[in-house]
Amino acid sequence: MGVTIKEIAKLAGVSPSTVSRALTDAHYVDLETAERVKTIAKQLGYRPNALARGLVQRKSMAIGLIIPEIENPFYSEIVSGVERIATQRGYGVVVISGHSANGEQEVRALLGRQVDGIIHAGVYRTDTALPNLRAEGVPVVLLGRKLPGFMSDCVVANDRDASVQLTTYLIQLGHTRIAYIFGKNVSSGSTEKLAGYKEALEAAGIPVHPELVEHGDLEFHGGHRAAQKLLALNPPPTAILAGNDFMALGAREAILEAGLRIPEDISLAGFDDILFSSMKGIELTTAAVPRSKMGQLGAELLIKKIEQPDAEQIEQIILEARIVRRNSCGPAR
Amino acid sequence: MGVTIKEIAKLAGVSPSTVSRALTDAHYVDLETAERVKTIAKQLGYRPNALARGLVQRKSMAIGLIIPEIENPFYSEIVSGVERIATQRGYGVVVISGHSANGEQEVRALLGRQVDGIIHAGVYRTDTALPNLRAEGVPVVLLGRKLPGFMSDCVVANDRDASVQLTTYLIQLGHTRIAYIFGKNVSSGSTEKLAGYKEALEAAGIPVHPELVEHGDLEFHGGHRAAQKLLALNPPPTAILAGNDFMALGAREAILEAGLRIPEDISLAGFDDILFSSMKGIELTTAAVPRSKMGQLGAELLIKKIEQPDAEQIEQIILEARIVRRNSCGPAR
DNA sequence: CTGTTAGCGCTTTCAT
DNA sequence: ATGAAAGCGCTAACAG
Repeated sequence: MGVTIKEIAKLAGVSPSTVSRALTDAHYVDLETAERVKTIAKQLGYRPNALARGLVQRKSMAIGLIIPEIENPFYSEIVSGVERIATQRGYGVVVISGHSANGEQEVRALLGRQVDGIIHAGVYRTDTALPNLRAEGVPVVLLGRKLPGFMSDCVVANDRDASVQLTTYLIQLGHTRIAYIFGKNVSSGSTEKLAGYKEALEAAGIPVHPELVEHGDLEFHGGHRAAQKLLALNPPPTAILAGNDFMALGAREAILEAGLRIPEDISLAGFDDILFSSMKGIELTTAAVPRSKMGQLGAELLIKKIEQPDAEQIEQIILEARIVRRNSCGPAR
Repeated sequence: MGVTIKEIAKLAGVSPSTVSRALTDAHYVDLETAERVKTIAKQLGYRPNALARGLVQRKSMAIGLIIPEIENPFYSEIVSGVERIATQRGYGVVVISGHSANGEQEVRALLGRQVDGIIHAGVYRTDTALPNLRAEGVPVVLLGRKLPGFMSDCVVANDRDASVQLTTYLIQLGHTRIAYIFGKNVSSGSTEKLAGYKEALEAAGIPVHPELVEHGDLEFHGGHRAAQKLLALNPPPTAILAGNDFMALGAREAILEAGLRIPEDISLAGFDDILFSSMKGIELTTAAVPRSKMGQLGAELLIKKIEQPDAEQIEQIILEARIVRRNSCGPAR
């Protein structure tokens, strides 16, 4: 077992309460005894028991982080950002990859662990857990998404605007038959991007063909499949915009497998700017979303909400995406 | 505040202990009262307080996971595997990306949170925390690495053998001037791979030129830099083996930037088989390490050690890597 | 089968 | 400035 405050108290010839005060330097303690206590604590290798402390203070100094899949660079960088800030501020991060239908399980698990707040970047069909969470008074920050009908603190990218920019760029290159690989209904980012795509098309007076919109499920293989379907169209699109780089990369595979060249035969663009999008031979045009930054801001916002529960106003931080033009887009044939 | 066991007890007309028993169904409880208690608990939305439970049981049902950088797909997939199994078994995962010099900080933070065990995939210059950990009696599983002079349960890939295979393959293709991009001294995997590289070379009667071994620090940019140096050699190598795919991909950039072709002018291989290594246009020959599997096995092993502290023997699980031949290696010119 | 008692390690009034 | 006492929510003997 670990060293307890009691043992230190005995050795220092003081009461446990004094040791507690000396170690947390909260209250008035004689400087000399405080020093003595600290020295003994260090000698003994004392480590405060976070469980005990959390129990009495009703504060675990832990935050929960819910994400759909950590293998996805988009999310792993978010985790990285969250983790950095949290650690820096003394909070632990309990990570849960969510796969339940509505997020209830994940939230319950986290709440059971008495986390002080939750950063929610999960994607669920119907998110029933969030409103309950609100009722419980647990601070929540939504990351990378908004939930329709649920006002909440959040950190999101300006997906719609990025989508408008990307689509407009494609139109300027002379494309009119532009396909869109949609992510998921449940992801607000996907919806926003689709809206941006349509908005840009309409602004240019180009009709929106439903057949040009395919589902890709945000995954590499989804993008692959979607592109295959799109290429089978008659006539096929001359440009494809995918809801994230993962799907774009999947689409890229399908395009190359079909013996087509990028961008000579078909233009391709995505969202996120993951590391591999910049690699030689890939060079995907995309919208760069500052993922790590999102995580950091999310953590900072959550901790602020935790430590200042009085502040009533909701904060929504919107990060602008930056369009990165590489070699995957060219003039329409 | 959440619902407590006391309130349930009052409503059910029984004592808190009975509630506790009914809910954890550990001991003999009248079936009828048990049902009544459970119903009330559900109605009230009772959620056991893990802090309180952990305090008395001296078991937090949480494990710590230390990794160098979660953005790296190698590690993020390990996290994924660990997380899956842990969640499945009722454990929470506290993730820490370690950046301290010796891992002390990370371990302290985790121990303070009373984790029941630690999965350690960190990479430190001098790892002073581990031996102390052993002394504390906290179960530890090393993941992807061994620590010299520290026998421990671990899950590792057979790096040396994979390296021998890869190097031998290159030799069979006619290469004799094979460069190696080394990872980090502190990573046992790196050392093992270097040893395998040398072993294969010597077995073929090819001298090992120190100038052909460069440090790449396990990072993309390190691989890039290392390859630049290697290409400046006179004569340059005809093949480059990198300690991981990240560095190999970095090297790939440098090679292409130098106007050379892969594999016509120079062959390239790596380790890990991350998703992007398989992509069209990249098609990197590599040794596939089952990362998610490693994480899963690591978690299973740790939980076993946690739940059966009596079992004294040390288990070392060694996973064979699978060589994946793609198009980045060709015959020597 | 169930209630009472005690206590996990720590913080926090309330006295002194 | 410090100690005594109480209690956070829960479980674990120990009686009964």
